[in-house]
Amino acid sequence: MAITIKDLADHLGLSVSTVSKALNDYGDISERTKQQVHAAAKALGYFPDAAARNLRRKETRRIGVVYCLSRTETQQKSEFYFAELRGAANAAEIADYNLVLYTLASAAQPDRLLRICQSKEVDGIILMAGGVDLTGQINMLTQQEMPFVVVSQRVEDPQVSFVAADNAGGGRLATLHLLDAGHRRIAYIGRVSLDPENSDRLAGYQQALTERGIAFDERLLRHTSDDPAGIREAISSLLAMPEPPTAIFAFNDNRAVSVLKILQERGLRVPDDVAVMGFDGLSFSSTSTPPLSTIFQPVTELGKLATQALLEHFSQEAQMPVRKILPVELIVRSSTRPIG
Amino acid sequence: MAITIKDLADHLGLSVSTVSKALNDYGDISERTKQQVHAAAKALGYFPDAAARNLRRKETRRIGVVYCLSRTETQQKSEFYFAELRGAANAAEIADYNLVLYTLASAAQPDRLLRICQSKEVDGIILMAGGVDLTGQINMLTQQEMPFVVVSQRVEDPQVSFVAADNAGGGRLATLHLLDAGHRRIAYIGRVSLDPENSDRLAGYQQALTERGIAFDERLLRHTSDDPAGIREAISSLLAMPEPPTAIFAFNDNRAVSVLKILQERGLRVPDDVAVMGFDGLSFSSTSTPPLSTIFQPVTELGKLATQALLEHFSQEAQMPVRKILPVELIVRSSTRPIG
DNA sequence: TGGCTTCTCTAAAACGTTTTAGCTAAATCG
DNA sequence: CGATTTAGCTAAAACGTTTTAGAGAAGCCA
Repeated sequence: MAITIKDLADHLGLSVSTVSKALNDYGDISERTKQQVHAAAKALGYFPDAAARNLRRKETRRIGVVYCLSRTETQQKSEFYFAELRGAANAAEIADYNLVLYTLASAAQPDRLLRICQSKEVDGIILMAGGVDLTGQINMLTQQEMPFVVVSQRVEDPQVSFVAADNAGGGRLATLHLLDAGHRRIAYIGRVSLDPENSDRLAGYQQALTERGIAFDERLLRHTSDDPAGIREAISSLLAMPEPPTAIFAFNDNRAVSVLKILQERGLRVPDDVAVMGFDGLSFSSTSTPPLSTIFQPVTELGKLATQALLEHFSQEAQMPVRKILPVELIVRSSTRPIG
Repeated sequence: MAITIKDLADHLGLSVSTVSKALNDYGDISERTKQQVHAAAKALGYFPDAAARNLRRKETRRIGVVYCLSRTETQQKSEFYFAELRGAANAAEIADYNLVLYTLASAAQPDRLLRICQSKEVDGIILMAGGVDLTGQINMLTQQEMPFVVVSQRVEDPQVSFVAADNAGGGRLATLHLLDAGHRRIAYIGRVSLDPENSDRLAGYQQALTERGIAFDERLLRHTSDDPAGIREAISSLLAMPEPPTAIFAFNDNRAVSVLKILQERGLRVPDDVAVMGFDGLSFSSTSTPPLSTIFQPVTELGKLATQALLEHFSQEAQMPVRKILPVELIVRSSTRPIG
């Protein structure tokens, strides 16, 4: 059995309250006593009971990480989510917080989130977004006055805190890279839904075209599902065009790798016949054939900043929402090359 | 502010204890009252305070997931760890438990684990192993009488519960596959440390040789660090042998992909000049060039079974340790092929 | 009718902390 | 020297549950 503060007090011949205050460094207690108490606590291996402290202090020092992922997303983007998680966990550990995991697989459990709030399981929540609509969750959390931060998805509502990568900037960077390599007909293979991630990357694509004075051609856009079949169809139709694209900008690295594979099946060489760009900068993008040019998102940093944003919410009373957009980086590898 | 059980009791004109018992379905309380209480609880959105319940019940319904990863491991095997985590999380959710994350980055914090035990932050612990010695942690947890399960590492001590993949079987399977393809000189590129994972895979390799009556040649073994430099050196020395190997069995997919890249740099074709096998079956093994033949580990299943093992520990009093070894699968892709 | 169950409820203790209010003795002040 | 502050401690309440012990009424048996 673990030792309690009462045992410690008895052992020292002091009252429980004195011991508690000594451990929590109140001005009330003499230095001599404090030292004795700390020494005894260390010697006897005393650690305060978490539940009792939580109850009395009305804080848990726990942060809930709620994963809201679409099924397909979960599979291949593990590296992405795990990196976010590590970033969040490290930042939390430094501040002496713990992370509690909640997987809201189906949005079918609306009261799951309600219970988390009402039963005070955590002090705040990080919403990990993955190609899924969060308005329901956001409304719930706002109404429950539970501090929260959305990570890796920009949120319109100016009251809501979020930390996301610069998807628009990334889309622009990728497209500029292809344009500057001499491409004029660049296809974009994006998601079906126009969620913030997808629409921002597309917006960046369009902006780059405008900057370079190239006309935007809607026929070069494809909105497909995540699976290889969807991608395959998109590529078929693109290559069947009278003037097929010379470059393909895929929504993310997963799609880009599928694109590589499908192009190879068709006997097309990358980057000679068609250039390919990805997005995310996950590690497998460097081991594909050819290695993928892509846009790197600072994923671990996203997690870290999300935690820090939440901690800010805890510390201050009347705080502004934290709305951060992190810069991304162009990584040039062998799937793109200046046109000869 | 969240509503308390006292508010609920007052609202119903009942005592606090009656309401509590009604909610927890005691035989003590009439059906009529139970129904009224449940209805009111639902209507008012009452959920019991987690900390108070934890304190009184002396259980947290939380499971700690302690990551013990070597630095290099963390990077590329995210998919692996995230899959384990998902498996564990799903199983936990079904049993109404939550997962708390602890990253024991450096083993330098011995009292971190002690605090987790003594302050009763969780009911039990899942030790996620990643190429790191766990004896310190295992001793601590045993001594503290904290229920725990080691996942993805076999443990010698027969008192300790673990769930791991059949590394020996996998090593055997991989080697048999290469032998049956006609290879006679098969190199093994393993870890420097002879941890259970590494030594089991190596043992399987040796067993396969014995089964097929091929002499074991120690000169074909390499024990290297995880980084490309280490792998590069191993390959150099292997290819410099008078009779170089015709196949390479790498400890895991990450190493195997490095091997592929290095062989290609040297102008060697895979599988024609040298065959390559990986281990793990992570998704990037299917997108490398050529796609990697490998041994698939049921990672999500590992996490799931670890949780279930822990739950068994909770429910039974005098329980046997759970010691499970899960079967693995040979996946044949293009990096291996029968010798013409 | 009187004692004994049985049924349904309640009062109060308990879980292990933190924190408020207050007490005692020494120190300070005019 | 008496009044007032101050330093250092303690008692007890509080946090929101669960659970033990028991109370009162109704039903049953002889």
